[in-house]
Amino acid sequence: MAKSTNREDHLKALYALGERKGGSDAWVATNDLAAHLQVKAPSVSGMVQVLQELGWAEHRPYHGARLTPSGRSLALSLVRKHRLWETFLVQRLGFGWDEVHDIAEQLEHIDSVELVQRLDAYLDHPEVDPHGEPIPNVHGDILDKRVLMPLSELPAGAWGQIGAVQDDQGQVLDQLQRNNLGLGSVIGPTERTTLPAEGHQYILVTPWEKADARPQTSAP
Amino acid sequence: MAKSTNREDHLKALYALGERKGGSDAWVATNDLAAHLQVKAPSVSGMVQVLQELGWAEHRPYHGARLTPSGRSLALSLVRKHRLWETFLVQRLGFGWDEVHDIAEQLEHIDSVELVQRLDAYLDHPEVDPHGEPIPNVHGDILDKRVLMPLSELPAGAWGQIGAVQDDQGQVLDQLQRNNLGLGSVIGPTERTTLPAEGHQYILVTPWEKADARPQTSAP
DNA sequence: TGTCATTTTTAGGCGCGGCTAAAAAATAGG
DNA sequence: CCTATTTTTTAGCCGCGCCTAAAAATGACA
Repeated sequence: MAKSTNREDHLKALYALGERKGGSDAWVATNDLAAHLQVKAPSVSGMVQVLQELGWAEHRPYHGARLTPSGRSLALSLVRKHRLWETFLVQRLGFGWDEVHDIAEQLEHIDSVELVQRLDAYLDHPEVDPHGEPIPNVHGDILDKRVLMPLSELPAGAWGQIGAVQDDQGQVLDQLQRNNLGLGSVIGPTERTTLPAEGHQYILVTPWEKADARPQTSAP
Repeated sequence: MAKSTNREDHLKALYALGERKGGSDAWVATNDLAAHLQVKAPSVSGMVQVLQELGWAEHRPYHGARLTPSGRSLALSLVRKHRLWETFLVQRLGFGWDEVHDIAEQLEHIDSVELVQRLDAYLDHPEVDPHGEPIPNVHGDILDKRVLMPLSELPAGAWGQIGAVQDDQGQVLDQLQRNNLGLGSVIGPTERTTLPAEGHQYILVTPWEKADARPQTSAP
């Protein structure tokens, strides 16, 4: 009993939702996993027990699940692969940043340590992917230390610079692109009202002092 | 009911063995498929019936199976993807030609028409892969018209130039590399005795007139 | 604190793709 | 031509990963 695409998908979801809830000790609800993975709750119940048997997750019945250190390490290697492939698809093959998620979702399951190493080198060891998300290194460490906040939490009237966009479906990415906005773009109250409010929580920004003379990075 | 990794593997095996037996109207034995796919015969029996229901193969019980035109087309698109990925792995990522088969075996199942198109363009529309095997174009046509013969059928004492090497396991490729031989290398009686005889049928050559002044292409 | 709604797990079923063992068809040899 | 061997298919089983329906635990609120 070892790795499988489905188990890997569950590990990744557990990692993603755990991070969203604030860290490695957060418990993730079965229902949330089910919603994220687009399956029914009983399927997750079964899979979480398997992950527990494999030593990759801890399961407290009726309470939730969270990754063990070895599970976390596996999840991070999946995130690493996903983001490296996204970088390849955009930087080398010329895909748009809103087109690569689903393909990378398939590519991340390719099993070859050597391949990942060579891909990383081929891309010059990128630190962030095309969506601004940090790429864990080979040890699973995230060196990117930027502190970003969701646009939805930026005070009204304030400005922010887009540092990353967390959007698996691509709608927010598409919306930004249509408005000529990308990583590094500076958003003010005007742009903010242009973008659908539902997307604001997925746009991560650094607060921006409007007075600054720093030039606005152009859209991709 | 549609594509799946296993069905694709069976299609590809059916194509490969059919070609080896001399063309699109050749019947392939269940046992041969089973041996090639490393599964037992009953598994193949079941899968071949599924392929028949999908309209991808024709099955005459106790006689064999062969691809339908639509099955052939699918198989060729898999071969295309496999060889494009191998080309990418060798030409861009610097893998050795004996290291790429297993990785390409995984990559060929990635489902994205756009990805294949872009990869093909990125590699400058290569006509052969790193093993000298022709890459079918997007319509499934093989434009490469070289006529090659197995080294094992080359008359004793004759010389031949290596045009392709059909070796999924990599042993023959490895053996060639150790002898500083590659695509384009010219082989004479001396080199032939150096290489293990079992591999001779997988090394495809064009007969070479020793008297010719044409220069020997160097090993990769 | 007891009841009720919500969440989660358990029970049981299904399709896929593999397996073994047994039956059936094809082939080879006397 | 008939029997023995080989090949292939059928029958029946198992694990994975999904599902629905029912049971169990939790938690909220009167």
